[in-house]
Amino acid sequence: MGRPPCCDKEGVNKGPWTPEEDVVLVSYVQEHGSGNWRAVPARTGLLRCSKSCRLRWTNYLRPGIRRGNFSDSEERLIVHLQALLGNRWAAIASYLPDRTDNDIKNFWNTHLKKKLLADAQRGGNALSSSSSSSSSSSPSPPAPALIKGQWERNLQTDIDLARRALRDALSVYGADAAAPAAVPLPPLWSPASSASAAYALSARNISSMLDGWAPAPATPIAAESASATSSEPTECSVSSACASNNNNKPVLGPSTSACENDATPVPPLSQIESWLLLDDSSELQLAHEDDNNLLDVALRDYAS
DNA sequence: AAACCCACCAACCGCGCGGTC
DNA sequence: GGACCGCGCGGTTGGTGGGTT
Repeated sequence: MGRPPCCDKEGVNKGPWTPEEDVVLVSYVQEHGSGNWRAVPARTGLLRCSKSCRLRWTNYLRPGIRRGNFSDSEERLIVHLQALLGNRWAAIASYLPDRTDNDIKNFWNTHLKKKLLADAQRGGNALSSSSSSSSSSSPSPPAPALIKGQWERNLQTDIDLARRALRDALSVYGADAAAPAAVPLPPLWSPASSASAAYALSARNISSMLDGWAPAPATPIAAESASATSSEPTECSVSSACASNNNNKPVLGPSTSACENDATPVPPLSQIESWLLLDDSSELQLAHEDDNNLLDVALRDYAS
Protein backbone atom coordinates (compact mmCIF):
# COMPACT_ATOMS: atom_id res chain seq x y z
CA MET A 1 0.00 0.00 0.00
CA GLY A 2 1.29 3.39 -0.89
CA ARG A 3 2.09 6.08 1.55
CA PRO A 4 -0.54 8.81 1.57
CA PRO A 5 0.68 12.23 0.54
CA CYS A 6 1.92 14.34 3.40
CA CYS A 7 -0.73 16.88 2.65
CA ASP A 8 -3.63 16.92 0.28
CA LYS A 9 -2.94 18.82 -2.86
CA GLU A 10 -6.31 20.52 -2.84
CA GLY A 11 -6.36 24.02 -1.47
CA VAL A 12 -2.72 24.02 -0.55
CA ASN A 13 -0.44 26.73 -1.82
CA LYS A 14 2.91 25.77 -3.23
CA GLY A 15 5.88 27.70 -4.40
CA PRO A 16 7.52 30.76 -2.96
CA TRP A 17 6.23 32.17 0.27
CA THR A 18 4.78 35.65 0.31
CA PRO A 19 5.77 38.19 2.96
CA GLU A 20 2.23 38.00 4.30
CA GLU A 21 2.50 34.26 4.80
CA ASP A 22 5.84 34.75 6.47
CA VAL A 23 4.37 37.23 8.88
CA VAL A 24 1.57 34.85 9.76
CA LEU A 25 3.98 32.00 10.35
CA VAL A 26 6.39 34.11 12.34
CA SER A 27 3.56 35.43 14.47
CA TYR A 28 2.34 31.94 15.16
CA VAL A 29 5.75 30.62 16.12
CA GLN A 30 6.36 33.70 18.20
CA GLU A 31 3.23 32.97 20.13
CA HIS A 32 3.24 29.20 20.33
CA GLY A 33 6.78 28.20 19.69
CA SER A 34 8.00 25.88 16.99
CA GLY A 35 6.79 22.34 16.97
CA ASN A 36 3.44 20.69 16.39
CA TRP A 37 3.67 21.74 12.79
CA ARG A 38 0.64 19.69 11.98
CA ALA A 39 -1.48 22.24 13.80
CA VAL A 40 0.07 25.28 12.16
CA PRO A 41 -1.98 25.43 8.95
CA ALA A 42 -5.22 24.85 10.80
CA ARG A 43 -4.51 27.37 13.51
CA THR A 44 -3.07 30.07 11.28
CA GLY A 45 -5.28 29.65 8.26
CA LEU A 46 -2.22 29.34 6.09
CA LEU A 47 -2.91 27.40 2.94
CA ARG A 48 0.32 25.49 3.33
CA CYS A 49 1.05 21.99 4.44
CA SER A 50 2.71 21.48 7.78
CA LYS A 51 5.89 20.36 6.15
CA SER A 52 6.14 23.50 4.11
CA CYS A 53 5.64 25.60 7.25
CA ARG A 54 8.37 23.75 9.11
CA LEU A 55 10.76 24.05 6.21
CA ARG A 56 10.10 27.74 5.77
CA TRP A 57 10.74 28.32 9.45
CA THR A 58 13.84 26.21 9.86
CA ASN A 59 15.49 27.22 6.61
CA TYR A 60 14.57 30.83 6.36
CA LEU A 61 12.63 32.57 9.09
CA ARG A 62 14.25 31.09 12.17
CA PRO A 63 16.26 33.74 13.96
CA GLY A 64 19.99 33.38 14.19
CA ILE A 65 20.62 31.91 10.79
CA ARG A 66 23.24 33.41 8.55
CA ARG A 67 22.91 33.29 4.82
CA GLY A 68 25.29 33.43 1.91
CA ASN A 69 28.98 34.23 1.77
CA PHE A 70 30.56 31.16 3.27
CA SER A 71 33.97 32.00 4.61
CA ASP A 72 37.07 30.01 3.72
CA SER A 73 37.14 28.47 7.15
CA GLU A 74 33.53 27.42 6.90
CA GLU A 75 34.22 26.06 3.46
CA ARG A 76 37.06 23.91 4.65
CA LEU A 77 35.16 22.76 7.66
CA ILE A 78 32.33 21.65 5.43
CA VAL A 79 34.66 19.85 3.08
CA HIS A 80 36.30 17.96 5.91
CA LEU A 81 33.06 17.11 7.59
CA GLN A 82 31.56 15.97 4.32
CA ALA A 83 34.51 13.69 3.78
CA LEU A 84 33.97 12.25 7.21
CA LEU A 85 30.25 12.16 7.52
CA GLY A 86 29.13 11.93 3.94
CA ASN A 87 26.05 13.81 2.84
CA ARG A 88 24.63 14.02 6.32
CA TRP A 89 23.91 17.69 6.05
CA ALA A 90 22.04 17.97 9.29
CA ALA A 91 25.00 16.53 11.14
CA ILE A 92 27.36 18.85 9.33
CA ALA A 93 25.09 21.79 10.02
CA SER A 94 25.25 21.02 13.71
CA TYR A 95 28.87 22.17 13.61
CA LEU A 96 27.81 25.41 11.97
CA PRO A 97 24.90 26.42 14.14
CA ASP A 98 24.07 29.57 12.23
CA ARG A 99 23.86 27.73 8.94
CA THR A 100 21.01 25.56 7.83
CA ASP A 101 21.48 22.10 6.43
CA ASN A 102 19.75 23.24 3.27
CA ASP A 103 22.18 26.11 2.89
CA ILE A 104 25.16 23.86 3.38
CA LYS A 105 23.75 21.31 1.01
CA ASN A 106 23.18 23.95 -1.65
CA PHE A 107 26.63 25.38 -1.11
CA TRP A 108 28.12 21.95 -1.48
CA ASN A 109 26.20 21.11 -4.62
CA THR A 110 26.75 24.43 -6.33
CA HIS A 111 30.26 25.36 -5.24
CA LEU A 112 32.28 22.87 -3.33
CA LYS A 113 31.59 19.83 -5.44
CA LYS A 114 32.72 21.62 -8.56
CA LYS A 115 35.66 23.12 -6.78
CA LEU A 116 36.84 19.75 -5.53
CA LEU A 117 36.38 18.25 -8.96
CA ALA A 118 38.42 21.03 -10.49
CA ASP A 119 41.07 20.55 -7.83
CA ALA A 120 41.17 16.85 -8.52
CA GLN A 121 41.53 17.43 -12.23
CA ARG A 122 44.38 19.81 -11.59
CA GLY A 123 46.01 17.15 -9.55
CA GLY A 124 45.58 19.13 -6.40
CA ASN A 125 44.86 16.64 -3.73
CA ALA A 126 44.95 18.61 -0.56
CA LEU A 127 41.81 17.01 0.77
CA SER A 128 42.46 13.48 -0.23
CA SER A 129 44.05 12.61 3.06
CA SER A 130 40.83 13.15 4.92
CA SER A 131 38.52 11.83 2.28
CA SER A 132 40.43 8.71 1.47
CA SER A 133 39.83 7.08 4.79
CA SER A 134 36.10 7.20 4.54
CA SER A 135 35.68 7.35 0.78
CA SER A 136 33.28 9.77 -0.80
CA SER A 137 30.17 7.85 0.01
CA SER A 138 28.30 7.97 3.24
CA PRO A 139 29.84 6.07 6.07
CA SER A 140 28.12 2.87 6.80
CA PRO A 141 25.93 2.98 9.87
CA PRO A 142 26.67 0.60 12.67
CA ALA A 143 25.72 -2.85 11.51
CA PRO A 144 22.90 -4.28 13.55
CA ALA A 145 24.86 -7.44 14.01
CA LEU A 146 27.68 -5.63 15.71
CA ILE A 147 27.88 -6.40 19.35
CA LYS A 148 27.69 -3.39 21.59
CA GLY A 149 31.35 -3.33 22.44
CA GLN A 150 32.38 -3.38 18.83
CA TRP A 151 29.91 -0.71 17.98
CA GLU A 152 31.16 1.52 20.73
CA ARG A 153 34.73 1.04 19.60
CA ASN A 154 33.71 1.97 16.09
CA LEU A 155 31.96 5.00 17.46
CA GLN A 156 35.05 6.04 19.35
CA THR A 157 37.07 5.64 16.17
CA ASP A 158 34.58 7.80 14.30
CA ILE A 159 34.81 10.46 16.96
CA ASP A 160 38.58 10.36 16.88
CA LEU A 161 38.53 10.72 13.12
CA ALA A 162 36.13 13.60 13.37
CA ARG A 163 38.33 15.30 15.88
CA ARG A 164 41.37 14.99 13.68
CA ALA A 165 39.51 16.28 10.68
CA LEU A 166 38.13 19.18 12.63
CA ARG A 167 41.57 19.95 13.89
CA ASP A 168 42.77 19.99 10.29
CA ALA A 169 39.89 22.14 9.19
CA LEU A 170 40.41 24.57 11.99
CA SER A 171 44.08 24.81 11.20
CA VAL A 172 43.09 27.29 8.53
CA TYR A 173 43.22 29.74 11.36
CA GLY A 174 46.92 29.13 11.31
CA ALA A 175 49.14 28.91 14.31
CA ASP A 176 46.35 30.33 16.39
CA ALA A 177 44.83 26.89 16.44
CA ALA A 178 46.91 26.30 19.50
CA ALA A 179 45.26 29.22 21.19
CA PRO A 180 41.53 28.80 20.99
CA ALA A 181 40.75 32.04 22.73
CA ALA A 182 42.39 33.96 19.94
CA VAL A 183 40.59 32.20 17.15
CA PRO A 184 38.55 34.69 15.16
CA LEU A 185 35.00 33.78 14.42
CA PRO A 186 33.47 34.18 11.01
CA PRO A 187 31.62 37.44 10.53
CA LEU A 188 28.06 37.19 11.73
CA TRP A 189 26.56 39.05 8.86
CA SER A 190 28.05 39.62 5.51
CA PRO A 191 26.63 42.22 3.23
CA ALA A 192 24.00 40.82 0.96
CA SER A 193 25.39 39.42 -2.20
CA SER A 194 24.58 41.01 -5.46
CA ALA A 195 22.14 38.24 -6.07
CA SER A 196 20.08 39.02 -3.04
CA ALA A 197 16.58 39.76 -4.10
CA ALA A 198 14.34 42.40 -2.71
CA TYR A 199 12.28 39.71 -1.12
CA ALA A 200 15.27 38.26 0.61
CA LEU A 201 15.71 41.63 2.17
CA SER A 202 12.13 41.69 3.25
CA ALA A 203 12.52 38.24 4.69
CA ARG A 204 15.50 39.47 6.61
CA ASN A 205 13.33 42.23 7.85
CA ILE A 206 10.91 39.65 9.09
CA SER A 207 13.73 37.93 10.85
CA SER A 208 14.74 41.20 12.36
CA MET A 209 11.23 41.52 13.64
CA LEU A 210 12.10 38.58 15.76
CA ASP A 211 14.98 40.37 17.35
CA GLY A 212 13.66 40.89 20.73
CA TRP A 213 11.24 38.12 21.21
CA ALA A 214 11.81 35.45 23.69
CA PRO A 215 11.38 31.80 22.93
CA ALA A 216 7.84 30.80 23.61
CA PRO A 217 7.10 29.09 26.87
CA ALA A 218 7.65 25.40 26.87
CA THR A 219 4.03 24.44 26.73
CA PRO A 220 1.46 25.78 24.32
CA ILE A 221 -0.94 26.03 27.20
CA ALA A 222 1.40 28.29 29.03
CA ALA A 223 1.87 30.33 25.91
CA GLU A 224 -1.83 30.64 25.42
CA SER A 225 -2.43 31.71 28.97
CA ALA A 226 0.37 34.20 28.66
CA SER A 227 -1.04 35.65 25.51
CA ALA A 228 -4.47 35.68 27.03
CA THR A 229 -3.33 37.96 29.77
CA SER A 230 -1.38 40.23 27.51
CA SER A 231 -1.39 40.77 23.81
CA GLU A 232 1.92 42.54 23.98
CA PRO A 233 4.88 40.80 22.40
CA THR A 234 7.01 39.07 24.90
CA GLU A 235 9.96 41.00 26.15
CA CYS A 236 13.18 39.97 24.59
CA SER A 237 15.48 37.89 26.54
CA VAL A 238 17.13 35.18 24.65
CA SER A 239 17.78 33.69 27.98
CA SER A 240 15.49 31.07 29.36
CA ALA A 241 15.87 27.57 28.13
CA CYS A 242 17.96 28.29 25.10
CA ALA A 243 20.51 30.54 26.68
CA SER A 244 21.03 28.24 29.55
CA ASN A 245 21.29 25.39 27.16
CA ASN A 246 23.96 27.15 25.21
CA ASN A 247 25.80 28.27 28.21
CA ASN A 248 29.13 26.87 27.16
CA LYS A 249 27.55 23.51 26.73
CA PRO A 250 28.67 22.14 23.42
CA VAL A 251 25.88 20.78 21.36
CA LEU A 252 26.58 17.97 19.00
CA GLY A 253 23.09 17.25 17.86
CA PRO A 254 21.34 19.15 15.13
CA SER A 255 21.24 22.75 16.08
CA THR A 256 17.63 23.08 15.18
CA SER A 257 16.59 20.62 17.76
CA ALA A 258 19.07 21.86 20.25
CA CYS A 259 17.64 25.32 20.30
CA GLU A 260 15.42 26.31 17.49
CA ASN A 261 14.52 29.72 18.74
CA ASP A 262 17.91 30.93 19.68
CA ALA A 263 18.49 34.28 18.09
CA THR A 264 21.99 34.57 19.42
CA PRO A 265 24.64 32.77 17.41
CA VAL A 266 26.88 30.86 19.72
CA PRO A 267 30.59 30.70 19.16
CA PRO A 268 30.71 27.08 18.08
CA LEU A 269 34.26 26.90 16.93
CA SER A 270 35.75 27.85 20.21
CA GLN A 271 33.72 25.13 21.90
CA ILE A 272 34.67 22.60 19.33
CA GLU A 273 38.26 23.59 19.61
CA SER A 274 38.34 23.33 23.34
CA TRP A 275 37.14 19.81 22.81
CA LEU A 276 39.59 19.14 20.01
CA LEU A 277 42.51 20.48 21.86
CA LEU A 278 41.94 18.28 24.82
CA ASP A 279 44.71 15.86 25.18
CA ASP A 280 43.40 12.36 24.53
CA SER A 281 44.21 10.99 27.94
CA SER A 282 42.80 13.91 29.82
CA GLU A 283 39.78 13.76 27.60
CA LEU A 284 38.98 10.25 28.63
CA GLN A 285 39.40 11.23 32.20
CA LEU A 286 37.17 14.22 31.77
CA ALA A 287 34.59 12.13 30.04
CA HIS A 288 34.11 10.26 33.21
CA GLU A 289 34.44 13.20 35.52
CA ASP A 290 32.19 15.67 33.85
CA ASP A 291 28.76 14.89 32.50
CA ASN A 292 28.89 18.02 30.41
CA ASN A 293 32.00 16.95 28.64
CA LEU A 294 31.49 17.12 24.93
CA LEU A 295 32.73 13.65 24.25
CA ASP A 296 30.43 12.30 26.85
CA VAL A 297 27.55 14.19 25.37
CA ALA A 298 28.52 12.91 21.96
CA LEU A 299 28.59 9.36 23.16
CA ARG A 300 25.27 9.66 24.88
CA ASP A 301 23.66 11.35 21.90
CA TYR A 302 25.08 8.83 19.53
CA ALA A 303 24.11 5.88 21.58
CA SER A 304 20.64 7.05 22.48
C1' DA B 1 17.40 44.87 -27.26
C1' DA B 2 16.51 40.14 -27.39
C1' DA B 3 17.64 35.45 -26.87
C1' DC B 4 20.07 32.16 -24.65
C1' DC B 5 22.79 30.07 -21.03
C1' DC B 6 24.10 29.26 -16.49
C1' DA B 7 24.36 29.58 -11.48
C1' DC B 8 21.99 29.94 -7.43
C1' DC B 9 18.74 28.74 -4.00
C1' DA B 10 14.01 28.23 -2.05
C1' DA B 11 10.95 24.80 -1.86
C1' DC B 12 9.02 20.23 -2.90
C1' DC B 13 9.05 15.22 -2.62
C1' DG B 14 9.72 10.76 -0.82
C1' DC B 15 11.58 7.99 2.65
C1' DG B 16 12.98 6.60 7.27
C1' DC B 17 12.62 6.87 12.12
C1' DG B 18 10.63 7.33 16.56
C1' DG B 19 6.62 7.88 19.42
C1' DT B 20 1.94 6.67 20.51
C1' DC B 21 -2.13 4.02 20.71
C1' DG C 1 3.47 -6.46 17.74
C1' DG C 2 1.71 -3.65 14.39
C1' DA C 3 -0.63 0.31 12.44
C1' DC C 4 -0.71 5.09 12.36
C1' DC C 5 1.07 9.70 12.76
C1' DG C 6 4.26 13.49 12.86
C1' DC C 7 8.74 15.07 12.15
C1' DG C 8 13.35 15.34 10.20
C1' DC C 9 16.52 14.39 6.56
C1' DG C 10 18.56 14.13 1.97
C1' DG C 11 17.83 14.34 -2.99
C1' DT C 12 15.90 16.82 -6.51
C1' DT C 13 13.43 20.35 -9.07
C1' DG C 14 11.89 24.67 -10.82
C1' DG C 15 11.90 29.67 -10.72
C1' DT C 16 14.68 33.67 -10.97
C1' DG C 17 18.27 36.76 -11.93
C1' DG C 18 22.74 37.81 -13.87
C1' DG C 19 25.95 37.27 -17.56
C1' DT C 20 27.06 36.46 -22.33
C1' DT C 21 26.40 36.36 -27.20
